[in-house]
Amino acid sequence: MIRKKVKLAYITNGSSRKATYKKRNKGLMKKMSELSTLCGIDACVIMYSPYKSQPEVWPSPKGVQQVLSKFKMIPKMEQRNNMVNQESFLSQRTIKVVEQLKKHCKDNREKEMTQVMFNNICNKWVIHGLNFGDINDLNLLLDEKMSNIDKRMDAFAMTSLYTQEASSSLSSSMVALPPMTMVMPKAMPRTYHNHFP
Amino acid sequence: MIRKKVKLAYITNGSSRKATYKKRNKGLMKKMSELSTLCGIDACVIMYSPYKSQPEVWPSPKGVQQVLSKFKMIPKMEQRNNMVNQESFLSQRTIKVVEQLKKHCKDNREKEMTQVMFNNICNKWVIHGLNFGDINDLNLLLDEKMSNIDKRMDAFAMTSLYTQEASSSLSSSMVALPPMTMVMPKAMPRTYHNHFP
DNA sequence: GCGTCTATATTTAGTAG
DNA sequence: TCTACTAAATATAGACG
Repeated sequence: MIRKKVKLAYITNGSSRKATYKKRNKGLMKKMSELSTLCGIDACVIMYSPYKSQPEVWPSPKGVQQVLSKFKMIPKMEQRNNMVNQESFLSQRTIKVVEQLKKHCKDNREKEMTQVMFNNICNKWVIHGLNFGDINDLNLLLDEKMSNIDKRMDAFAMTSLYTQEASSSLSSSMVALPPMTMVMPKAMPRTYHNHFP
Repeated sequence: MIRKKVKLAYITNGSSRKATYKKRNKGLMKKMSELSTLCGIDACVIMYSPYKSQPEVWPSPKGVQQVLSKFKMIPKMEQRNNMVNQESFLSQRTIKVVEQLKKHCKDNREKEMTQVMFNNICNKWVIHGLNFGDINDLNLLLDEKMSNIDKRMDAFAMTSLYTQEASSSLSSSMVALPPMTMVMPKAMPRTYHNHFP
């Protein structure tokens, strides 16, 4: 009955993993409320486990929505910027690259927006009026595209931070890329900045 | 040097509150990563404190976005439904009321959507093309409206669950309400279900 | 205000019922 | 599986520099 020191790795045994999850999840939620009451802070947790169909949240679905609405208002750009700064990753060399990246990212976003505008969802809006399902569809579509771009940006940022080759090829402002998976409307010119290796 | 047992209440002394916050925040984040690695759980935390301008997040801004994109896909209705069921709040009497509430909520949402469609934002989209700022504006507007509705629904749900009066007046399907704060387009008929006392 | 220390409070792994 | 238990491990309040 001598208790081992926890080995910090995935617990392969299913039942003890579940037991651990339940205990620690409970402990975590408790700590969360303690911190919240002791220091009066505004926070939320969302946890997906295979043991429940719905995510487990703290403090409540409504509370999560409130914190989330605050969080969503911060543009992604600022988040990225802040994250990068905080971790002190930017050398003098890479600052320029990141600036370019931002500019191209912004341009790409605007172009994406315009494209989405010309997709049939938009036509539906105009002709039949905006409904709930369509808003949802658009949201999902945008999220997907954004996350694609983010993935590509991150992949690129990693490369450019650690290899000379990528940085120098970026400075020529255009890098060959596999085509984006987006459906292109026929009428729209395609002038994305492709700078992800 | 005898350590007191923690009194679970807001710490009024500013500096010790900050100290506690820092310690406990650190502990929480640690517990979070432990749980995540031990049980392979997909989760995120967002914490707003007065000590940092940006929220402190776990596991990372990107990780949070990923969890959030999963979370957003669950319609609010389902969240509410699930929450209510889980907490076993529904008596036989209130089930009908909640069903009505859902239906009216759905109707109201559709009407809101249609209204937004007729606001000048929409005209701008059609005439000038969709841009980033407009998407943002629309998002914020929708969020605000949604959260208004949610607040009202919660206020109502509380009342109907605990007072007979509210339940019985709801069963007549219409309750007098202060007017909603939404700007109404002149051309749109206004037929919201107003059932929040 | 911040980092370090240490005695105590709290959490939890493993076990037993 | 779940609950209860308990000793080991961990977190942290308060003190100090």
